[in-house]
Amino acid sequence: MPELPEVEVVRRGLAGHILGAVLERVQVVDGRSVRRHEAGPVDFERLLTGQRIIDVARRGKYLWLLFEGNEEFALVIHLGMSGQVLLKNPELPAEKHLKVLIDLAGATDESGREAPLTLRFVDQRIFGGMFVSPLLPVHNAAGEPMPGASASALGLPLIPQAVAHIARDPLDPHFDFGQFRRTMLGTSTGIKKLLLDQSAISGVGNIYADEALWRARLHYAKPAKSIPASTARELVDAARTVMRDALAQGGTSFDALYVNVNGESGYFDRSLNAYGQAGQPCPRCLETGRTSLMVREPFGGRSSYRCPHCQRKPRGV
DNA sequence: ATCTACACCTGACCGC
DNA sequence: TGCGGTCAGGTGTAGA
Repeated sequence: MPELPEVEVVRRGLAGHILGAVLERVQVVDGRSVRRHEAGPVDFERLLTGQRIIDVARRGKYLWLLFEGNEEFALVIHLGMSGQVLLKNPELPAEKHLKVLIDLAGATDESGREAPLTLRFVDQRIFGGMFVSPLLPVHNAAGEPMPGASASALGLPLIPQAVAHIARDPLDPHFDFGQFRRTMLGTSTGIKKLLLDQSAISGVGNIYADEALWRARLHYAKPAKSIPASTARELVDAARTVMRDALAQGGTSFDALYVNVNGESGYFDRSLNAYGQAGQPCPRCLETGRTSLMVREPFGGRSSYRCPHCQRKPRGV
């Protein structure tokens, strides 16, 4: 479940069921899914067993669990390309790609009643993972505490070390457009690459980058510094809007790989205008009576989709 | 500092 | 049926 809307669907699903629950038993089924936990699977299990969940936080595509009375560390989760976090009855059989199994005490089921539940990290490709990361106070460039991160009991905002390099995402109330704009002006790179750079703006992946660029009528290779401020604003607004709309529809899923904590798919794929639409007419051009067919082009080892008419290639690239 | 290339994986699909 | 190639919502790191 890769990009921001899909990760936020998971975050909300977890927050609705596991706040106050205790990690009774933690079992690493496949050590490769905790490879970013350098002290190893046994240490991972030992640190987490007995912790009580008090919050489920997210920045960009990173999720983390915070624990009661614990300002030392958080459990960080990244879904990578194929990760799922499922909440299931303990009786149900193990999934084919089950990687980490956590028994929860005090979680609540669909009807809001307390029920035994397992939290299951399932990951086909193992690009995602779970790991414990130390919590650090958040500072801005001036060394002042930043608002908006998880507040500790001492009032200091804290963030997992592993997430500290990730920029705020466009759905974050503290997202700083001015900072992103300065990054745009300070680089010679193309705009799509910058959109995918999680340290510049987070949560945007290949789908929502293409959707935002389509909405802002920008070619992926347009140099970021050549984009006028008003268009930059439209682009960020487009990214925010498309991700908010996708979230409202449960995210984008083309197959059973991208599901919420109950294993259900979202249906924003029906609303995509650009991503995966090669050979389809551009919906915007169609409104003006023009038929321009969307194209797929190689981009950084993957694919980019655009309308050849309203997202023209800039001169000299 | 800033770029690409590659590594990390499984599975679906296509042409032969 | 099988084999090799291609492709897939991502990120961290090692080299140039």
